[in-house]
Amino acid sequence: MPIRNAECAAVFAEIADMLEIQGANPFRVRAYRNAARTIADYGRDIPAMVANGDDLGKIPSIGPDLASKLREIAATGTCELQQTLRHALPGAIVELLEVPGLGAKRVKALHDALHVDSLEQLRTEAKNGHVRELPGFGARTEAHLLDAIDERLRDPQRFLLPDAAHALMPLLERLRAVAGVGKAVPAGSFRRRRETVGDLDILVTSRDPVAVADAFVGYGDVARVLAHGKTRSSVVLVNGLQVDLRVVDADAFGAALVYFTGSKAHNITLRRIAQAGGLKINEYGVFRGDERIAGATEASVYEAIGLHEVPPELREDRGEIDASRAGTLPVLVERKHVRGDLHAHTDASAGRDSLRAMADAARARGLAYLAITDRTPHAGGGRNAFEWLARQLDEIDRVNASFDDFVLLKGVEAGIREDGSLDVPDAMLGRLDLVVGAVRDGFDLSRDAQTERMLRAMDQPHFTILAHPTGRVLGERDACELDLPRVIAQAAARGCFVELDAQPRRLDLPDIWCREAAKAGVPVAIGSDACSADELDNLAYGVDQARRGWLTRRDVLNTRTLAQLRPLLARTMGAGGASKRSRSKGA
DNA sequence: GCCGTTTTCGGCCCGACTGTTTTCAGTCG
Repeated sequence: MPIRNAECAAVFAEIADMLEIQGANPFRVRAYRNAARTIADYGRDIPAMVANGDDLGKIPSIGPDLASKLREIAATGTCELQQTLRHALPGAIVELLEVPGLGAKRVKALHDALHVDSLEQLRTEAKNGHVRELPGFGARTEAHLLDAIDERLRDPQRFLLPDAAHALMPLLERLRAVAGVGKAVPAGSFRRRRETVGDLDILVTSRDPVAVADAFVGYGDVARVLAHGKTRSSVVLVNGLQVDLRVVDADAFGAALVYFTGSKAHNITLRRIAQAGGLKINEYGVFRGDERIAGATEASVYEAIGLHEVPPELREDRGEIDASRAGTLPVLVERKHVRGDLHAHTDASAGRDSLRAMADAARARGLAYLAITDRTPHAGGGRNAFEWLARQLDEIDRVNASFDDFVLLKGVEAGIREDGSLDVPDAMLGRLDLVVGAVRDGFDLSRDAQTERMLRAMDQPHFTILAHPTGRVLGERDACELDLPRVIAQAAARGCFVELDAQPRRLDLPDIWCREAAKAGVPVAIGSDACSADELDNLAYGVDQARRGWLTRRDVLNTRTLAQLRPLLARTMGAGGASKRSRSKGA
């Protein structure tokens, strides 16, 4: 399989782990970690840049040495350093670092003294009581490690946002009920609205921190207490979700919220800026010497170091700090800007509710339009295969006649065949307002074949929106191999759109590609992909992801009024797509 | 190993909690 950014990043991450275990210079280790993260998030294909002879040194955190290693990895899939380190540290030793409580020093100690180089070996040695005899270890540490290994082997899972929220809300309520508590708010990746969270972070202000911590570790759903201090505690809930609590004074709330929201990389950059200006940032405030100059609000913290407040969704150290300093942060799209929904199902296909019920629910949510995009059946064909769709179009006319402030748009979710053709006849497509094209099988095609398939589909005269472009289902199916920059370029040339499917288990387009679409001038269509009236609320998750992708109101297609939207849809539905394609080929 | 309106060399974020220590190393967020 050809090497991609993710594989390059994985090589650097493994090198960082192995160097750390060997006791290498910690700053050298950090350099590999930073590079791995940058590459994994990078919006351009690095192997392609290598092939082009582009200057990799322009990529942040990549210097001459790592640039040369990237060229080596792009060509061979590995590099000499990785092979040397693997030879020195055999087995699955790096997986030991993922056990909570085990860092590089202890892994090295286990390896040197007991020749442990896998989770299984560690479990055996711990069960036999050998671990507790090592210097720096003890009986308690050994017991914790056994617990942690079992937990890790059982389910090393991440949680979808709605599942995390389901666990979070009752816990927040309990904490808010504790005497002396002011605010109790979620922070961490949940607040940044990452598509999945590995743990939950809660920040509380209180004049009685001990009472808060006691209520926290005594919560009924707590399975295990990892730490129980005055200002910080950690637990694992019965569903396996780790929750970290931090309690501070009200006047430190802003600084603590910045600190606890992260990301870690964002915070490190903030602190470096503070340091360069003779200041210090910690979770209690911004300090000049002993004098505290900010900290009650997040805005005050940013302002103290010459920055504008950065929306939580952007705090990933992906350029937001430079933008903040320059005053060029995007004004992000909000849920209230979204005027309609461009992807929904009824009981005619995958949905559970009727056309009428979906219309009423959309209208009740303040939407001005809803596209009905039922799914074509996989099998079948024949002369009357699309009779249901014809009937639905008539029904849409009847329902629309009953509204004067709301419109159902006529659409379909057409399957994209492996040859790039759509599984709905042109004559039928021509009667619609929009056509949402979706890959629903053949996710394992080669990168070239998958990309060609989508480009050909987008070239169809009636094609409007490419649904859930990568096909990922979080925790179940990886994104398919796809040259997204080419797909986005094609959408720009063709005047069609890419979707951000707002189902919390999809959130597809991923954030970094939302941003690339916006850079290319391709509006992103946020679609709830609702299979019931309730699921129209998915739009909020889509907006969260859009914000993480730096999208403004203008970058999102369905912030348009219906009057603004219609001509954009009509342009994709008209004839002439093929000639536009031939124009784009020369570009 | 990267990086630079203090630097091309000498820096590299900061504090809490645990367990094993007897003043602190290791880990974590």
